[in-house]
Amino acid sequence: MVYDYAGMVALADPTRRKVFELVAEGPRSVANLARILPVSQPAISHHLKVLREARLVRAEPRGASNIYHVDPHGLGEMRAWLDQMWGNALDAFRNEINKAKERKE
Amino acid sequence: MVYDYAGMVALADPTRRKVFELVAEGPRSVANLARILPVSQPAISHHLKVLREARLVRAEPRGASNIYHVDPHGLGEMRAWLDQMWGNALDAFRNEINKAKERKE
DNA sequence: GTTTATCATAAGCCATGGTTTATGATTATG
DNA sequence: CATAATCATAAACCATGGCTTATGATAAAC
Repeated sequence: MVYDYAGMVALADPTRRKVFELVAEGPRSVANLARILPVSQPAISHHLKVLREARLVRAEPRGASNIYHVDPHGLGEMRAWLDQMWGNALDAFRNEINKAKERKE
Repeated sequence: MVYDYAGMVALADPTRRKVFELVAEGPRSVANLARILPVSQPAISHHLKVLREARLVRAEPRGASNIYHVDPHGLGEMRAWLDQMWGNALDAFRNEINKAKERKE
């Protein structure tokens, strides 16, 4: 699996996570996000850039505005990694149980 | 949903993520992790503390050693959040498509 | 054409946090 | 009992990165 963890890094910051969650609810412009959140417009733009590079959102120019949408790609990659970890965790449990059994036998 | 995002913050750091991935493969002691990874033992201990507080791992004392195991709890919380975001993303797409249709009608 | 709105980038500031060294506590070993 | 091994915590250092202000570029509005 090729996962560069960009999604995790992107979503670790509270403000950036909030930006993402808002965009995930529905398409929003930069100005709209800047009005809602208690940070400057450049801060929003920077966060969106990080989210864009992590393929968590994508931009769609509309006149002078830039409308941001969710990009399923980034979420999908994260989910794949998470599922693999989940599988490993279950395997680890199985091994522990087996070892415990062997010790008893 | 009550999710404090501790898991995301914990897994955003590369070394800490590596620690977690190693523990996810199977139980390991602090000393063992310190031997494998290119950081000091206190660094490992600190990372494990963060992972512990995020309920991603749990410790089990065994003599002078401390064996760390995966804790499914943290991964489960992350997955729940991820699934909700995934749902929102799909809903957003549906809404966009519907709006596009309405504009055409 | 002038003004207003939207947005991205750059520069600089500063807090957060990841790291190391130092240390003490606990447990195994001899 | 003495030594060695394992681990957690504290203090201090410093790079990373999130934020603001400043600025320019593009597009809408008047």
